[in-house]
This record gives sequence, structure tokens and C-alpha cells, in this order.
Amino acid sequence: MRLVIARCTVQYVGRLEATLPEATRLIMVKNDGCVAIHADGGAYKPLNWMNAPNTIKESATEWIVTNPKGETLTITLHEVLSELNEEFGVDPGLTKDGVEAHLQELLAASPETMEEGLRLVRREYPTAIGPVDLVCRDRDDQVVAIEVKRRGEIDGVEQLTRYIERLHLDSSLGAIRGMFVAQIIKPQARVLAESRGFRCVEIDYDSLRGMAPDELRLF
Amino acid sequence: MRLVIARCTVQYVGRLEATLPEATRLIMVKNDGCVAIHADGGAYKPLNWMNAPNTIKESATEWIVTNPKGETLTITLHEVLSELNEEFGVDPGLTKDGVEAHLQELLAASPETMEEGLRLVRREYPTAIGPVDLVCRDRDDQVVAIEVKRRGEIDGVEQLTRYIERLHLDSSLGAIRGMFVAQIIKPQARVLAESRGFRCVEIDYDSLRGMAPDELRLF
DNA sequence: GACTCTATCTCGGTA
DNA sequence: TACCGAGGTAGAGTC
Repeated sequence: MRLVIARCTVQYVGRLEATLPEATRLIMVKNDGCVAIHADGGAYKPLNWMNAPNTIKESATEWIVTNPKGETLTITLHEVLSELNEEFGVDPGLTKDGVEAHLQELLAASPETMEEGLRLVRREYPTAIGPVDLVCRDRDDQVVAIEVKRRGEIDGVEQLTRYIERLHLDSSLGAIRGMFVAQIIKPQARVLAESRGFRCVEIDYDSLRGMAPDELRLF
Repeated sequence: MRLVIARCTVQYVGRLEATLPEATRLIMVKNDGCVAIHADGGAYKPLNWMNAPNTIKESATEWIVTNPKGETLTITLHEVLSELNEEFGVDPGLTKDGVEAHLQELLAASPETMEEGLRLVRREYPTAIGPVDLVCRDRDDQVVAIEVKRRGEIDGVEQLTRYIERLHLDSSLGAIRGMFVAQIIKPQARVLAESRGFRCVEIDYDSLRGMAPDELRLF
């Protein structure tokens, strides 16, 4: 990784056009060639960037970064204040716990936490427009299509709507109910979901994890 | 900005849990207190991070970053390889050209580019579930609700559908046509839009900008 | 390659 | 503050 702190101006021309007037910034060049321009504030997103793969043409006062899609990042250096170069080696990578996939696994293992009498038919039930998170049957043996989200927003309701529409076309499962399950459900999403007849269920990840069978907690 | 390159292990506990095994990484601490851990590759997104506002408790071997939401980032330092400190000052910020808002302005100024005889009623026409990008009337005086996107995908079609549904409820505009306007429209989105009776129009940003009245080009 | 969906999304606007 | 929508979304996975 190469780090350069410099007074610079920057221009990006590609999917849109964006320019940065002269100021002091950090220019980060990673081993894979990607370039990011950071200000001294404002979270992790750089002001401007260029992802790998790309080629960097470098002169004393100007770097021109281009990629195969025809996008260009032009960095004009007015004064270099510091520079740092260091070899990192390959990163072993990140392990995560608590994302939607886990939520889905836990719910698949304990459908009763969503509704009494619910039994799992299958996870990732395939349709032509993508898999339905969970398909179950309720105590009356009616099919229930379930969309699982960490945060329930309007997009998820639309997704569930499309899936149910599709399940009706793809198969002969009979009448199908929709259920929208999330750790939190936003008000607009709840309104839309309920107006479409979908039951909304908020569930707590930690207590769900606590009650899950042992084999799930090991991973 | 403070830059530290170190062999470290990192743990994040908050919205999810994530751990990084020992390796050499860049630790970036910005002036506003936000912290980002970067590997030497993988675009601009850090492996782990913590946004401002937060507090950093620092010892020789461990940094503990906490925020008001109760999230914690723990960085254990095994060996510091380099360190760099530099004052940047306030960044004047980024200016962009070519985003959806511009597209909408240009189309509002020249509705004829979407369809002959089209006249603007208003931009950002309010409804209970959000503003409709453009509302126009066609040559037959029928109301046309228009959703503008840079890239036309399925979400935009759903949005337009909701708005038209809502316009019918909110007002007495008579029959309403939908139109889906974007620089490019993905095949699936086009299929869905047309199956719902919405006209799809692809427009070219550059030529649109070229034909717009002068006052629009100044900004 | 096209399309799908997730994200500690981030970021900006607004009520 | 919470909510909502756009993003140069990025990134992973599937077909």
C-alpha cells in the first residue's frame, strides 16, 4: 500500500462527472491498483475513487487513472506533504455473524417463533425470479411465503409481492399467504405489507439465537 | 488524520459481529474520530470501521472505540510498523454533475424530448407516499405520471406503480398513464413496465443537456 | 455476462 | 431525530 498526503485537485469523468477543488487530502493506492482520495472526515467513503482493474500513468505533477470501462480519474498534485509505502501481504479476511443468512437459518430451525403451528417446507424455495427465503405451511396446511430481512423496508414488501405472484404462476400450491419477518419493520413497509394482506412479524435475533438447537449455535 | 500501519487483530460488536485475525493493516483515524481498518486490496471499503461520533480509548496495545449506539470496535496492536500524522484543514467538498436530479431538471425543461405534445404540470408532485418525479399532460390532456431514473431497474417500475395507485386515491386527475424514463432501461424492468402499461423511454443525457435552455447549462 | 439481492451499506434531504 | 430515497452504490452469489 502506498499512502500520499498532498495538496491536490481531482477530477472524475465516467458514470458522472465530479471535481474536487484544491485541498490537502490522502491518496491511497492499494496493491491491486485501486485508488481512493480521502478527506480528513466523513466516514469511510472516499471523496473520489477508482476500483481495480485500472492503469495508473504517473508524472511528477499528475496521475491519470483509467479503467477498461473508459472512466478516468485525474489527480493533479500541487504539493506532496508526506509519503509512505508498506508491504502488507494477503489479508486472511473477515468473518461475520448476525447477517440475514443467519437470521434465516435460525428461523428455518424454529418456524414456531414466527407463528404457532408453522412448519418449514423449504428454505430458498426456487422461482423463476429468484428464491423465496422460506416457504412453510401453517396449522391449516395453507402455504405461507416468508420474506426475511434484518431491516424490513418497502423493497422487501415488493419482493414478497413478486414472489407470491410468481408462486401462483409457477406451481399449484393453492392459496398462498405472505409473511414479512424482520428484526425491525419500518412504518411505511408495515403499512404497505398489511395493505397487501401480509402478516408482519418482528423477531429478536438474540433470543432467537438463545433458543435455537445446539448445532446451530456452534457456527 | 492519523495513519498507523500495524500487525493487528480487530473485533467489531454492534449491528453484527465481525472479527479479523492477525495481519498487517492500515488503521485510519480521521479528524472527526471515525476509524477505518484497511487491507491492501479490495476497493475502497474498509474491512472494519466505526463512524463518528465515537470515543477512542487508547493503550499501548489496544484501542477500544465505542459509539453512543453501543457498538464497539476493538483493535489489538501486535506491532506498529509505521505511523503518520498530518493536518488537512476543512475540505471544500465535491461537486457532481449527471445525477438523477439533473436529469429530472432537464426533462422538466424539455418534456417534448420524452413524447411529442407533452406539457409539464409539476416536478416532485406530492403524494402521501412520496413525490412523483414529473407529472405532465399529453396532447389529449391526459395526465401522465413519470418516474425518472438514471438506470431503469425493477425498483423504479414498482415505485411508479405505487405512485399511480396513490394518485388515483389522492386526487381526481382522471385516467393516469405511467411513463418510465431512464438513460438505460434493463430488460427485466422494461418487461415489467410494459406489462403494466407504462411507456418506456430511454433518453441520452448529453444530447439532452445540449438542447436545454442556456440557464440550465450554467449550473 | 446478465441478473439477483445484501449491506455494520453511506449519504443527503426532509418533516 | 427518524424516515425515505439515491448511489459512480460495491460485492457476493447464481444462472
